[in-house]
Amino acid sequence: MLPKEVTIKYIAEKANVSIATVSNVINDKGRVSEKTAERVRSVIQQYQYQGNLAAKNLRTNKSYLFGVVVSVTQPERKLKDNPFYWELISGIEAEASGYEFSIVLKGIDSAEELSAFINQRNLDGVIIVGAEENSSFVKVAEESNIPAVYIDSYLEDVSLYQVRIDDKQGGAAAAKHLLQLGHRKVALLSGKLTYNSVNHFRWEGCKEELSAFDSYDESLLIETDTSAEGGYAAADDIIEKFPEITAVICFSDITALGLYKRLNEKGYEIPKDLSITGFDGVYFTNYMIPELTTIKQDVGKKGVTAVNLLFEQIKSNAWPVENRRISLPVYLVEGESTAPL
Amino acid sequence: MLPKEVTIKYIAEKANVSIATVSNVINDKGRVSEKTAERVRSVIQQYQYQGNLAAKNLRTNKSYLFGVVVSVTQPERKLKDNPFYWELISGIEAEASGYEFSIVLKGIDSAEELSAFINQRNLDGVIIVGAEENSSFVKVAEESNIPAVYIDSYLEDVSLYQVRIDDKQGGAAAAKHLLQLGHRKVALLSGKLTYNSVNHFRWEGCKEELSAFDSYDESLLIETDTSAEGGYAAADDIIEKFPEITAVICFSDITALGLYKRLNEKGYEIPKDLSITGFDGVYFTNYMIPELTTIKQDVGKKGVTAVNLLFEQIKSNAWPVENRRISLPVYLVEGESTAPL
DNA sequence: CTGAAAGCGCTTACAG
DNA sequence: CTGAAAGCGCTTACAG
Repeated sequence: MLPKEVTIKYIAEKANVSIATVSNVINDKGRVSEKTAERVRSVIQQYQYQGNLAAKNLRTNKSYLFGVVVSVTQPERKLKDNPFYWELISGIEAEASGYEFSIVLKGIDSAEELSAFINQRNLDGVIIVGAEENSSFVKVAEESNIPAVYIDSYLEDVSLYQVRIDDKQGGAAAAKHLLQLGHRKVALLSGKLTYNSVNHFRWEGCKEELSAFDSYDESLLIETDTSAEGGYAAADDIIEKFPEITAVICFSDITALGLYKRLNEKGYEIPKDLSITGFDGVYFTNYMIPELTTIKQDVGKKGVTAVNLLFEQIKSNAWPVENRRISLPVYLVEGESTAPL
Repeated sequence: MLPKEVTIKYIAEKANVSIATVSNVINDKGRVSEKTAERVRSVIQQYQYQGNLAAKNLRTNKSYLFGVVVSVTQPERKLKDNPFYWELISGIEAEASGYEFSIVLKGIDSAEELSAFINQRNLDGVIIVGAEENSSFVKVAEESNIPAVYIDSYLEDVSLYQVRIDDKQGGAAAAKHLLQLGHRKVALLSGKLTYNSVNHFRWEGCKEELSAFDSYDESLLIETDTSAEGGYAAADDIIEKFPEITAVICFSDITALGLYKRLNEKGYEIPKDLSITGFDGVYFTNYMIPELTTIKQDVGKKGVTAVNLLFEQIKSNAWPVENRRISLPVYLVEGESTAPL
């Protein structure tokens, strides 16, 4: 004869104590005699009491909820197909779960939506992926005054917590690798090249290295959608307009996937006719044929790190400014998609 | 001079009405004169009032939260790499968002965890992927007495809401296709073949069709992990132990991906040496080389449908039992990975 | 060591 | 049409 809901009041009655005492036992607070505590615990056990987080939230203003905000495709309003997101969320979810926090996944298109999301849900923190400088998302997150971590966002404000990788070095590593193999005509296949985006820094890294060999050519910089479709569509540009190209640096594995496909249709062989590098090192790169040479980052760790930075903010906002930007390492993983010229 | 939190009380003061009236305006309930309502609305607008869902939840017992439960790999406790999940969640998120519901994504390994998750969060509904008959997950969901929808679960209890595809027909379609092409020695590459799993039905479909041509051979049924690694690992079995095989039906695109890789390493050509089919039709199948012939399902729609079934339960539990199981269509998409023998 | 009481921000009968 | 009051399930001073 369990009641419909086992509440703290119910437990208190069964254990012959006040609800205050039950609360103290649950939260290990105040002084409670071991004898009483023991009794309360056994009643909790017996009735399988599970606290009501909404009530707790209302009282303490903590929701034990982190929001994860990703942008969505327009106009379909779908999450993007890039496995990068899934690996990221996998890391976030695993780390947050370990601390009894849950993850609310939200595709957002407008600042108002973000504001409502953060405030109505009383989120304890929010992780925002790929925010741009001066974006309304950043403003909203700052105004709402909750712990926030930006992933893959190059925001100048030093007070913001950010997790990223060394994109510039990654770009440089890819370029260096191809230069060493003798390539001098290298196309760069970038996603949208907005100011201070990850693409921007990957591009800078490439540019610096290529320039050192006098091999940087602005006309070989191609912007396309960061998707398999985008890589596929860009292939024709590359092979038709610039037949002199011998290598392509893709700023994302997913564009390399599309590029592979189109090149294959056109009868090109990789790496014989064209060397190709990717970026991210998502799981499928190991299964591409030929295996993709790529700039590997630990996407899951990015998520884990973001969660930890959220916890730092919850604990205190005194975390020194110098420690608020974390840059994770990247390294070249040599596959079979690059060859000496 | 906004207060730290704009509450209903604050709005009531500014609008010179009671909080009850504010509440009525917000929820379009009770009788409020248009004049008053207008005033209240403008104050809400002015102070950008955003309700507190925790308070609302406590009072109404509705959280506007749906849980999505996926199983995790052991022992790493990671979400699985299969893009199937991402596409599914994409559909769920988009549909739920349209109704102001948010999605809590949770990797779960134990029934206790699931129970705590559902009850503490006051979830309004839960979507469970791939539950097995008699699994403790199903018991927990039933006991907790909240709307639940099972995806890709063949549960016998007719009162349960389930969304799936016609797995048997899908398996049959793959087999039929290969038989038509003249194949008679066909291996089946399945994930774990537990009773009443999707794999089980895909297998049944294959078996029936193959048997009709006297071509079913139990020894050609191979179980492996549903992952690219699983497909990769199974390849050696297939080509070494059973050189007579001319085609492989993979019960998942992701295993086909791994299989492709290993076959390529071994010098096999697809479809010349071996015809291959996949299952699911996830985005990357269009980019496999050769393009994978696969049994396509609309994964996003599966998610959308599950959310709608959740809403049906919220509205009433009187939904006729016959309508509680929804089976979505599948169809063969012919790629380039299958050829006449 | 223990409990009575206030209060978090809402909604919902109910009275007027 | 409008508002005072109770109450959802907790936590937290505070008093004893």
